[in-house]
Amino acid sequence: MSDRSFAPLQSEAELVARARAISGTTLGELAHSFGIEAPADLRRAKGFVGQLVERALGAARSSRPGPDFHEIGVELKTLPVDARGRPVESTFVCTIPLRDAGDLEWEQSPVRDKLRRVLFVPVEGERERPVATRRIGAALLWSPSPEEEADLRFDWDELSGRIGRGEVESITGHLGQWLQVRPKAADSHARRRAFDAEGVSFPVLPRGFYLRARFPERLVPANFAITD
DNA sequence: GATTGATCATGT
DNA sequence: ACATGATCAATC
Repeated sequence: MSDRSFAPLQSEAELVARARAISGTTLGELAHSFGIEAPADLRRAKGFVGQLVERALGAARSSRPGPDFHEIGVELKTLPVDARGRPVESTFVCTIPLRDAGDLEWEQSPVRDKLRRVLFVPVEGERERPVATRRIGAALLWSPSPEEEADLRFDWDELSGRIGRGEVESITGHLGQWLQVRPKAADSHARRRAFDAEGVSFPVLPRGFYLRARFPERLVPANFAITD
């Protein structure tokens, strides 16, 4: 199997079929199908799982802007889960447009755009489990329900409002019930420009929006349990 | 044990 | 330099 074996996607059904085809397999088996080895741990390969599943499903190359499956407008998210199918980590959504987040309504927000249509692929993610033996579970192709969207919107309004008022540095990971703001940078010394309350630009640590682990957990209870 | 803040690799 | 893919590890 190679990433060149995939024709352009013409439907969501095709994507779901591809996801079904790899459910139940281990990351080691998947890696081997590409002639590579799974790393012993992810300390120096944090993107390994996501990039491997991208290849296995025929997604566009990583690091390109836009949805992973641009032909059909679907974003791919691998979801590390424990033995009961509960997410063990938050999910990165997007970097924060620090200069204009405060001017954007929810309808125009990058959070809403990223989460319009998502394929969640659960993967065993407990640290003590060797990467190569971790199994892939049953994927969920999801769009936010009106209630889910309202919840996300509430957090967006609060968090983007603070950014718009020049208070980005007052935001901690404690804020937001479903969405949160956390650093997204090479290290704690990285800086990007933001605007303060008077509209004067100043340097701050880059941050991103993340879905708290409890958000995907609420999407179809027990959906992400890996039982194969 | 759960959560927040810090960090790592790769490609454009 | 910045966006992609996230998980690690210190702290609560």
